[in-house]
Amino acid sequence: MLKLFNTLTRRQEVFEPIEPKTVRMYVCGVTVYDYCHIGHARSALVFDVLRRYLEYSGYAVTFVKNFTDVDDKIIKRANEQGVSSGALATKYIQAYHEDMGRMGIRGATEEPRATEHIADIIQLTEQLVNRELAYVVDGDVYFEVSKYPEYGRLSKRRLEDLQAGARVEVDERKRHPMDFALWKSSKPGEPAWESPWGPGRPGWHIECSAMSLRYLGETFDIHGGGMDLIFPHHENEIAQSCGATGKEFARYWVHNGFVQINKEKMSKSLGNFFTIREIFEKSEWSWSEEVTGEILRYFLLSTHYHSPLDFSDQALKEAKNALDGFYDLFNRLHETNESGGEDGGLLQAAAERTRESFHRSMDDDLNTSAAIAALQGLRSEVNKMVDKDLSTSNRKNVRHEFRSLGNILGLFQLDKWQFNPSVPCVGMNVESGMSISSRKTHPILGGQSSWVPTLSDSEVETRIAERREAKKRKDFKRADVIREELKSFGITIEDKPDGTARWKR
RNA sequence: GGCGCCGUACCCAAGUGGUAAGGGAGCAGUCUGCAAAACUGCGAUGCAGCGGUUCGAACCCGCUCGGCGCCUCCA
Repeated sequence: MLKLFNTLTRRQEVFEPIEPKTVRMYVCGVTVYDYCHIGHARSALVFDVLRRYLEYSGYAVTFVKNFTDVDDKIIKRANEQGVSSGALATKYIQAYHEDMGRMGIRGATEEPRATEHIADIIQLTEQLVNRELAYVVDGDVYFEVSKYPEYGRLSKRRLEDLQAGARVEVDERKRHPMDFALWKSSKPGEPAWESPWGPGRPGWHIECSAMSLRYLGETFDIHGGGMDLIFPHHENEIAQSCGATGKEFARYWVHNGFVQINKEKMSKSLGNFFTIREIFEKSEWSWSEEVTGEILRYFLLSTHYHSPLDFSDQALKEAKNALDGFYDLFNRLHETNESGGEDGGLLQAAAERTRESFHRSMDDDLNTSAAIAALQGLRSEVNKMVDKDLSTSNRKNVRHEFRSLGNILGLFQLDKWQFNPSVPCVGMNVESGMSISSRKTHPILGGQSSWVPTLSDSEVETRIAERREAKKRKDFKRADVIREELKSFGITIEDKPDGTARWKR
């Protein structure tokens, strides 16, 4: 039984969908005028995991995530670059898909752009004007906040309080300072659409009301987004949607906490942000290691989604190390064991305990840290079993267990150790005959090239075979030289009792 | 001025009334030619501080200190 913290009631509530076995959810995506930063990644990831868990739990999920592709920032930047705002938006939507795809974040069922729904927006705005909840001034249309008695329900703010410390410049044409634009008349050179109030473009909040109505209906189950959207964005959405339909809007409001840098919110305005692609290129702790989507996921899920989360190299490194432990085990599980132990019962019991604990944690408002702890517990137990004696089929079974629970978090899906993501797509360096990967200085070969040589799988295998021969001859000196050489390419060897060795990048 | 969040070991982090999960790092040991991995052991009489409620509090209440967010675009 899933419980979610509902911002509307400020309480954890048992999740019950409107229609049995069906979930309709809407999540506010991004305004596409720049590359996404790690904060955007967290939000996208949280709802990706919520969606995965709902599906895993047997719900059919309709998941809508919008792109805001017309707004002041987009127009400004498009003008600076001399391109149309539509083209600029398209470029960053593509980048969004690349970045999120690399993090294993699945696409939504629908990913509408605001400009594809101008007709819906105009229709909804007209409805609000007709109901006298909105008024027209000089081609602008404003929502009249004081006509909607429940305004402030989500953010727990009262109109009087809002006025007191408001930093808003008061537009004299507005009837109340908190009235917000549904439709903005366009200035020359700005993108514009014909409307009953003259050429213009939609305000920010109305697109979400219009598009959720279009794809999910008047009332739907879950509405999500970052904490900072609670006010005014989501408050305004509620006012518009409930005002227009007279029906309940979204039933569960889920908001994720911020990613911070040194305890401060990461944001464009503070300039203290890292884009996702920047992080993927980061590799400060070691020349050979890059950040992968899985490391980023592990890091972001190691804290409950509602809490703030501090981003740092060290935190990323810790996530990497923790993940290493899992993949070390998976490597052991891939190996066969002819003796075949009799420990299936023990294993099943451990897996069962883990599953229960995992489900309990996820049901508790998506407590991913506790869920990961359950998986860590199984890792430790299985390692002990492998040490003792675990049959080949049991190894397969438990690897499957990790894969299936891990899939809810988007972890553990790789077949083999692959922490250096550029390895599978290496080119060849003609001079050295070695394949090349990441752009950093090799500790031995030096920095004459911006590309670091690495070894292909077969090159590694050859050296390992040679080392095995050396070990047979008790030529440990030679064996150590080979190991050192491989290490300089970022390859670590683990000798096994039978004389063979497993290796990893 | 209004609304709200956070403070748990060296680091990250769960736990919201019954006596401190988990991970990372560290140290010691077992195994090993040596490493690596794995395993075993060690690690907060303590949950920012002070008071209160209670048989019992990290968890509830009050105050204080420290950090932060929203009220303007923001995931």
